[in-house]
Amino acid sequence: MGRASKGEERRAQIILALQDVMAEKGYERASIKSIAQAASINPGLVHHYFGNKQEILVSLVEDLGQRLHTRYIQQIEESEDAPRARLFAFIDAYVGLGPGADPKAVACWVSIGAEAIRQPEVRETFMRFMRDTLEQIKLRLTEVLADEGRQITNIEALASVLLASIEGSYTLAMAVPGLTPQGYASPTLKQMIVGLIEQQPLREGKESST
Amino acid sequence: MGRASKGEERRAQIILALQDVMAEKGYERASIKSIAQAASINPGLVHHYFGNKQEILVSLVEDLGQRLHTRYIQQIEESEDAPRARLFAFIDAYVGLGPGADPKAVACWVSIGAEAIRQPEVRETFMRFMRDTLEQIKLRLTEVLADEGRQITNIEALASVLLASIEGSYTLAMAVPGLTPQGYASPTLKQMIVGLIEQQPLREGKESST
DNA sequence: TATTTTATTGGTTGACCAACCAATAAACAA
DNA sequence: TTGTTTATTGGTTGGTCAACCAATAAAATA
Repeated sequence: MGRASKGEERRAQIILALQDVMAEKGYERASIKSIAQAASINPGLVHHYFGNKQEILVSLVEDLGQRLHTRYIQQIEESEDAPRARLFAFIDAYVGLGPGADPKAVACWVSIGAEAIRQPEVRETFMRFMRDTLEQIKLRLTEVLADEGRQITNIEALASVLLASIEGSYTLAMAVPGLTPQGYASPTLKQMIVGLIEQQPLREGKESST
Repeated sequence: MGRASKGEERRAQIILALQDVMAEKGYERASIKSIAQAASINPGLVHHYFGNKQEILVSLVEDLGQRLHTRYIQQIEESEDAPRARLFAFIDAYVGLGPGADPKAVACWVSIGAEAIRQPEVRETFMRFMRDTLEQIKLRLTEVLADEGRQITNIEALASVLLASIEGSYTLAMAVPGLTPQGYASPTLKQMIVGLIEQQPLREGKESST
């Protein structure tokens, strides 16, 4: 690898600028001009680094997905070496508050979910991330069920409902702030997933380890 | 008196037209012209019935909220006269498939959630509906907990997580179709809420009725 | 009473506008 | 070469407007 080109810097700068403007005005209202302004560069320069506006959005989706994944890896590394702890680490990474939570990023993520409905290129990138995330949830869940001597069935549905809860908590947090209790999400989602786990039938000849 | 008022008809026609266009293109891309086209009326006429584009959107939010509420009332009336059945009726009304489910409406609802972040007038209407819905969930939950001899605590958090799950299931259904199992939402959400209920401590001197 | 006129109100139209947009490309600089 | 600026393109946007049309009920007439 050669030395970092200025190109990558600029690209990152533009992507972050889109995040800032989009958090405030949404995607369609985020004009190239306003993005350039937020990035403190000349409007014409934007099209030197991105073919069109949508490319910036797709890059932002990748960037936000990467950030979430990084938080997840960090939480896993910091967590106890136990299946439930790792499952909880996932939840903390995705809905936990604290210094890692970024309101602008969450606001963008909600808008991206809506844009993904209509724009195939955005949907593709968004979907890839969601698919990977769903796989991680299934992994963590399977691990817990195995450890606690429960049947590994219905994993797809259980994982889906957890993923949906996370996505929904973003929407609620941004669109109806104050309606839901402060900091409810992380502990209640954990409670929810525990409730689902404990409804899973025990395997034959096994007992729950808890 | 002048000529008979055709106003309400026309208004409803325009609101439905926004729903159709918005489901396909999103809010910002739904131009007055395209809305008028979908409603088979003259573009200039739109501003005779609505002061601006946002007013149409706010009316659509009210309309969609009303439709959901109506489904809920119907489900409640058709349900057994038991607390759990009524809670399940709520879930069926909000995420159940079948003839009542309207993909266009769901697509719009996801976009509205995103628009509500930025547009105060939209947020106000959206929030009023969400607040009412949350109250209904709390009502149904309290009823179940009382009936099953469990402590009535933590209701806000439990209700919030159910509401978030519903909202999130809309986003997943529209933005990443096929990623989650067909028809998982309704049964798994019921399973989820049962799991949460059964984690609530029993009241002193009482036993669960199930 | 029966019929016609008139005034009023609401419904509809298409042209119009200033503002804004994404994107292009050529000129310029390091 | 690579990065940056400037100027411009062709198009769309939400919203306004003056004018015209349709329906109604009350007033005037027969």
